[in-house]
Amino acid sequence: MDTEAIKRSLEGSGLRCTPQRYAVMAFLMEHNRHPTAAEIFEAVNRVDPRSSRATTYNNLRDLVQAGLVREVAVEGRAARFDAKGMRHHHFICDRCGQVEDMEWCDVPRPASGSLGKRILRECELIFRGLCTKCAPRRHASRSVS
Amino acid sequence: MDTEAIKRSLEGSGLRCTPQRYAVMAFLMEHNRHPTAAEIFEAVNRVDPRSSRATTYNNLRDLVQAGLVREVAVEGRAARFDAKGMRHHHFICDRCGQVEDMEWCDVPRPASGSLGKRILRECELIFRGLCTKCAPRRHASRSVS
DNA sequence: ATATCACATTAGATATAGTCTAAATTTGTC
DNA sequence: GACAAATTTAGACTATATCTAATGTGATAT
Repeated sequence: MDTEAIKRSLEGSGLRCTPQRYAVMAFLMEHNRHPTAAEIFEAVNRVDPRSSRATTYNNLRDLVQAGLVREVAVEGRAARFDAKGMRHHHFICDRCGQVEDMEWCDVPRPASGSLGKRILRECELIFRGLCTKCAPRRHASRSVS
Repeated sequence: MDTEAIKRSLEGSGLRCTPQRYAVMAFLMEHNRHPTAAEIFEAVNRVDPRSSRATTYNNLRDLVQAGLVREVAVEGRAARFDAKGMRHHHFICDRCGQVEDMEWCDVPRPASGSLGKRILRECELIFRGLCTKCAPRRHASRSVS
């Protein structure tokens, strides 16, 4: 993991690169599993430098405000976090609650060509409310022009 | 508000129509403001029949399980609920956190005509992450073919 | 170098949201 | 009405997150 890159990204957002803040950011960049604050707190405290619970929450708040980290709310569960590396969306499966990353699509215009198709695929996920794993594989054998 | 309709809708989902459960459902159908559990609890207890906090939560859980009510998670805030009258999505503004209903679109296919345009408008909201009120009114004077 | 000051961190208390428990009550059915 | 199952209840409990006030740290000016 590129230490300097993280440092630059923090300072570029006006945040001091403290050991605790760095640890949170580094953990989020190494693990794209959308951990909870508690999981991040535990993980950070398995190695030096240690961080208190309040600091972990403070730093998560700061990182979210700075736009480096994204917070995802899931019904009935603790909030989850991830590093905003590539810009992307979160699709939360209505059935299993899993958070699935969705490719970012910057300029939604009247659809035509492959851009339009990508938008529509993502809409289908959102509109259906089930992730790729849970969705019934309808029309699997039908070819799409 | 149609008392019998609510009763039928509850019993059609295998739920007894108790006074407390009815009160929660009726409140959600009368107010489409996506209230929190606490707001629902308070509102129900301003009139008879009274309901305890646990019962309010129990009934919300039951109604969500039965598919009559939808729960919406919002980052850093209490969950919000609404009656699933017409099928719709929830768009949560990144800036103000407001929950905005979004028209349901049942069959997303390669876009053409007005259906495609509607899909794309909703995608634009989702992708931009700002609600109608907060979004910069870009291209306001440009006509769209 | 060191005084200073804003920013960060800390432990623990507190707040908020939601769930659990066990007893009492209500509801539908015989 | 008697019964069983579902529901409600108050309050204890758990989980998640924030606040507080004291302490520590690092950059800058002197």
